[in-house]
Amino acid sequence: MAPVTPRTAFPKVLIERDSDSEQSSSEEEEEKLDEEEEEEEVGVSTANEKTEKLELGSDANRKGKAPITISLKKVCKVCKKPGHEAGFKGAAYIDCPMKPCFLCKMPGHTTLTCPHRVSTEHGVVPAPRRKACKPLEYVFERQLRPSLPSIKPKYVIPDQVNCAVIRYHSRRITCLEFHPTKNNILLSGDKKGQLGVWDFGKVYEKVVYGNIHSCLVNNMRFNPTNDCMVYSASSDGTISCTDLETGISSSPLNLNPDGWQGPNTWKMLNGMDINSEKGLVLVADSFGFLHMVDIRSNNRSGDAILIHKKGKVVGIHCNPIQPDIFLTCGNDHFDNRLRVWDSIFGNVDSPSREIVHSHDFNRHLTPFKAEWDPKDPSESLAVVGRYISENYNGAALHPIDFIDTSTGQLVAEVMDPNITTISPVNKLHPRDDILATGSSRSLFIWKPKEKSELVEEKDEQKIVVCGKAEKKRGKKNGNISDESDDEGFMSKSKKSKSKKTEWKLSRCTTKDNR
DNA sequence: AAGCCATGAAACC
DNA sequence: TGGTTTCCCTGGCT
Repeated sequence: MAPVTPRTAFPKVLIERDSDSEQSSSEEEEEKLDEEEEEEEVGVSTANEKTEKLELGSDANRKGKAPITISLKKVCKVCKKPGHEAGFKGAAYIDCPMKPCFLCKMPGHTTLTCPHRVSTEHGVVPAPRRKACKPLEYVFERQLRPSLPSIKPKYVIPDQVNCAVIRYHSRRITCLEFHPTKNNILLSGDKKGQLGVWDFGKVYEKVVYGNIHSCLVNNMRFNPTNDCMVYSASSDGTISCTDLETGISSSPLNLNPDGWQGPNTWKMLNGMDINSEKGLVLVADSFGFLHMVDIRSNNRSGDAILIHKKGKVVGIHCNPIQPDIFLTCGNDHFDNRLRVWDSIFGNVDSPSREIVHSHDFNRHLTPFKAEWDPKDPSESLAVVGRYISENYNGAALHPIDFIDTSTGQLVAEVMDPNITTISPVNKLHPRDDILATGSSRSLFIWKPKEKSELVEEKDEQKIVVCGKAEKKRGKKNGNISDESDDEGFMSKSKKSKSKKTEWKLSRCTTKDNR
């Protein structure tokens, strides 16, 4: 029981609360009084509201200070106003009506009634076409157009989780890449800079290389002439070239040779692709410069070229038919839109199609990556994770969307009751009807339902738990212990309202080849 | 079981 | 312009 100690200089304090809400204890009120920094809680009371006011610190009134009203009424956590509350009601999220729509950012409605939430077609802007007249367009018509198939293949959607490694990485997954020739090998990079190699055909065969990068692995590409070697671009400003059999890596490019000199000079690498004809790795940094690495010599090739005056380049993609033509993308700070630029015919200033889709950024999330289906040469099917959850049988799940970008239609949405986290990183297999998903620290392999059911009967242990990969920090010497998984393994059974998967126990190896 | 903290980038004022 | 705030997260901890 802390005694109330009224201060002579303190103004009169009024406490207001809902008349029907639970009474708070007197200690709570006293604690609030002791803290002078309760400005956030201060609200102005109006005469017709059902409030109860307590007068405290009455001698302060003589000083002529305005009374402070402390509101204990329930207020909206978003706008701090009473009368409504934003947040989850069961599995459905109720928006604050005072804010613009969370999805399309337009005022006048909330996410719940946003037209884009129901029909993704709504936001599609048709492509403006122009007559081909420039040399680049001439090249396109003559060399590329004949080899571009116009017929879309029939979409087969991998809609059932076939196998998974739970808590595989020690930090969230940031990028994925399938092996170019071995069908069952999936590479994954994480926020900590580690590189995972998983044989999802055997499920238990997996390894994590621990010292490839010092922070986020943003992109991976295989060496087109040697599929044991993989290039990775990282926010540590390096490209690493890693031998997957030995785990030994080299750094053909390091943009921060002098180490950390502050955020104004630290360069990060996001977009990366390979021009296989020229044997070049193309990568762009957070200041808008393009760098190249020669694959044969594994050395830097040429000088850096400024390609984005606005800075951070997020992606690079070489045209698969004519690799000398590549596209890049930067960050325009306009979220929740999927945009399609129609090769060189589109107006660079505006996308040819724009689809409103919920993939808001968040500090705990890997940025969402929309990916084309590599099996669709017409480049109309894209896969992208969804930020906003939906109520599926009482559970709030974040589905993974398949979108036909030529129409804007949602072709399919896949979800699993065991995946309760958002899935920002997704990759479709280059040959098979397989989807790989990176969600938080776990990896999932999706296959079409009919195929999965056949596999399921044969393969019982298809979900592997890699245990609690995060160990406590060393207390003796202050070292941060390596987050390998020698201890702390645990089996886990997740609650879910529908089908429950039985998690199996396994070990996960972390290799450190320092 | 509920709630706190860290994270760290963009929006807001 | 910079200092402050921040809506659908995540994981770990108390």
